[in-house]
Amino acid sequence: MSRYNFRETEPKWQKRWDDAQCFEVSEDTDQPKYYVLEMFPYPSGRIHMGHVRNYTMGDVVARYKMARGFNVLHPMGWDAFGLPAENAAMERKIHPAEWTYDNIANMRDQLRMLGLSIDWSRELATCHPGYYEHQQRLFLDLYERDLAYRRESWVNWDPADNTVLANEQVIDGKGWRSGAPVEKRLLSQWFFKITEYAEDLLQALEGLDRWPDRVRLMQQNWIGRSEGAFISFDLDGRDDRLEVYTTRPDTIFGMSFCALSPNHPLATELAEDNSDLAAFIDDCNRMGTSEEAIEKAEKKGVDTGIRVRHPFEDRTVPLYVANFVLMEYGTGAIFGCPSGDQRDLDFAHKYGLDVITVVRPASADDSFQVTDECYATDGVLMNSEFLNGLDVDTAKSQVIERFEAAETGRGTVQYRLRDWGISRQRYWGCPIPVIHCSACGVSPVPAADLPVLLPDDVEFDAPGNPLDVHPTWSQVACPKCGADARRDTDTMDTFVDSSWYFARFCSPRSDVALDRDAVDYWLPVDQYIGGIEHAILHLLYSRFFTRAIRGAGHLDVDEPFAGLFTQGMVCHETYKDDAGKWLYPEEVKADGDAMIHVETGQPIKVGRSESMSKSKRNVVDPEAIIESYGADTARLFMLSDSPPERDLEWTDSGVEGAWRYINRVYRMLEIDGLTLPSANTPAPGQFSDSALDLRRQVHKAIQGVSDDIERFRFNRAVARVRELTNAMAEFAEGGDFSSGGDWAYREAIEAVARLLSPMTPHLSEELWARLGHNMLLADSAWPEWDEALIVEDAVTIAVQVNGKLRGTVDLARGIAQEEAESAALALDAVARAIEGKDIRKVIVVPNRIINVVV
RNA sequence: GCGGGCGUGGCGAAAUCGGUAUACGCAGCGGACUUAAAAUCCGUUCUCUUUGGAGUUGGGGGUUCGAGUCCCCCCGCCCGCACCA
Repeated sequence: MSRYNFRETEPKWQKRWDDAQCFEVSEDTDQPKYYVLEMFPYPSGRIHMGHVRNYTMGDVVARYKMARGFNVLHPMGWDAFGLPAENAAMERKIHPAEWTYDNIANMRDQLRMLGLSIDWSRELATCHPGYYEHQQRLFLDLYERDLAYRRESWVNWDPADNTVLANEQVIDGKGWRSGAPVEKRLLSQWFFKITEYAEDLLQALEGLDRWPDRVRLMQQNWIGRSEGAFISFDLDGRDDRLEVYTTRPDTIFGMSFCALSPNHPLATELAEDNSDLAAFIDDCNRMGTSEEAIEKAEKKGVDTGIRVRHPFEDRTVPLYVANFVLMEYGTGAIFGCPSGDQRDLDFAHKYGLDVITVVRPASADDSFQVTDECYATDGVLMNSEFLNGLDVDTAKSQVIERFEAAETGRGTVQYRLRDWGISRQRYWGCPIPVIHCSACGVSPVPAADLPVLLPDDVEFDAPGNPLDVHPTWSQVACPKCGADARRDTDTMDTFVDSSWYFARFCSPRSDVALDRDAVDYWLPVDQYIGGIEHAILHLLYSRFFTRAIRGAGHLDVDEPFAGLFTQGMVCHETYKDDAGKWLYPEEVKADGDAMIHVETGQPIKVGRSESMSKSKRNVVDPEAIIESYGADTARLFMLSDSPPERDLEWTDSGVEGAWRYINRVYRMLEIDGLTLPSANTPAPGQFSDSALDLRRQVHKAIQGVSDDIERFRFNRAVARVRELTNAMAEFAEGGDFSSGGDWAYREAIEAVARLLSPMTPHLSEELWARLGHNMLLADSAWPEWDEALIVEDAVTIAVQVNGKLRGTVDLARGIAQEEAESAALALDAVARAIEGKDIRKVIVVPNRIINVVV
């Protein structure tokens, strides 16, 4: 019995595809285009199972679309800038560039082993000057159009390492590396004006109908549009005014206090000669920013002693500094209406403030009173003078009119979305191409002087940004006055790199950032595939960046990604020994029902299946799997066990099942004493019943698998092919290869090879060749199905009595209702069930079901 | 707290429009081949049962001739966001 030799077969076909340049494409207006893209990887050094799943799915779509006659662009590149390279430089004394390019070479080899249909001639790495040069030009385009600007902004500063930390690098208020307490520092930083597009980014979500609803909703919440009003209040005994933001200006008559954020400038000012207040503000700032701390924090405040004038009534309310008011949202100050907001109500109860009910449910009358629970929904205004009797929406617009007339407030739309800070005080990123001159201020680096290259000779042992401490790199003449000036030593956030790579793939070697003919042909990406973890930032930034560079004429699409699919994670059981130490899967083995340690024999605790991660050691190395089972097995398993959007549980037995199946398919060619008709033999005129039956299953499978792949139901597609091969095995068992049987069997094997080709391309190509084809399967068209063959003459119809199944009848398709009815009533089981009862009605759904109602 | 999703055999999962629930696989059990094992192949597996059937898609109710699928209530799990005024 022969065994499929993947070690020989897989590299053989990979080389053939390469030699024939099967996957290299160019713009061809005679063919419909299709752009498939998977989120490009960070070159960590080794691929993981998540990559295998991601790229396998993309490959299925790419190979399928190619076979359906599309000109398919399917590129690959490297998200190659970022912090890990600098950490490696510090820890292992290896230059970030060397580390990165070594990792890329390694991962490219691993990806190639998977047999992906990638146009490698378009490969790019964001750390390559040929890429980041253009990014610098795009930055300057944004700068010219006021979409890039500089302002001061707070950062997490690690005083030991002299470096800025990202939020996730701050652990319990301390730097993740140094352990030093993190300080807040005000630094001048570059921002992209994403807020300029807030409304457009929100509105356009509606048109992204091939995106998951979940992702659209997450982006919608992130943008966080709210309609409200700015209101400014007089302060007793002070000349300045207090400006607040509210979404409920209609509840102004329920106001019983105002509150400032602890970081509000007025709070800071007042704290100078109020030690209680200063202590409270310190307290608030010291309170952890962890979710838990915030959630558990009680609503607290300190009365400033200042009184705020009500705009319409002759009364004043106290002004507090309160821990639940955020400086970053609105104006950093609020007015409190305890009856309309639960936080305000809790606060009022704590400090004995009035609770004036100003909105009642439409069904209640004016005796309605808020006590322990606020009333924040729609209703009718009360206790509110000129607003009494109005509904909430009308009251809002009328009160805003009053404020606007009095010039004490105005209606406004606010967004939670904030501008995108892109400055990073690091070495391994795209240098920001501007020059600072003490006389002339900020100037862009002149186009002729681009790119601003990263220096190679950098020190990683000294604290701080290597570009900043480099002895000469930042020294440059001011392009305006020629005096000694200084380069910006910040580099860009790596999210900038990934905000346009999909467009660069259209013309990766062009000497302009984007070749208009190429991007006009290929964009948008028809199918983008990646993890849900990028649902907000990467996807939103890319949508913004597309709009921003469209304004500069670099491309002309509204949205970068027409279709988006978010795949589930790859999970594995977790193992711990008695000491609580995590163990790798290869360190444990089954012993009866229990698990034990391979070496020590100690019992092992099996934990729940979780997303594969190095820290929990529940990882399986793709390369090891490919070495022992081949790429096709890994690919097939990835696709067959779970729906692609759901998490996949990696199991050894599942992989072995996939491996068994691949061998089974491979052996289907070998039937004792049978020589199949040669390739392209015309169909015989007559088929036996069993041969016709097999052909029907073949064509049903072609139809079903095509539909499944279009709809991302890869697991169902695999199941369908397995059903077909089961039918073939049964047919071969019967041995009826006469009367067209041999031809039908050959047709079936060809169908299996072609239907599996997007999933197991090497196996399919091998079968295809062994079937006597000279043309590569990778260059061949997808099979057509014959509707006429699929329709069965006879159908099995279920017969129910009062909705309960009593039997089935085999009838001719499209038989008259009366005939179907009498056939159903003739069944013994039906007769028994209706014995002694009256038939009230018989429902006949043609070709499907008959229900007798008694 | 708000928003979203999910719940089907021992396990991963199918079930297109409301029309034969459990396809396909994993694991198990029995068998064939073998000196033996591996590999492979065949059979079998929702539960109860008086062998007539009866029950079963987290639980309860409803709509319908008919509900895994639609509606209401409840339970459980997962994900996202969050003092957003």
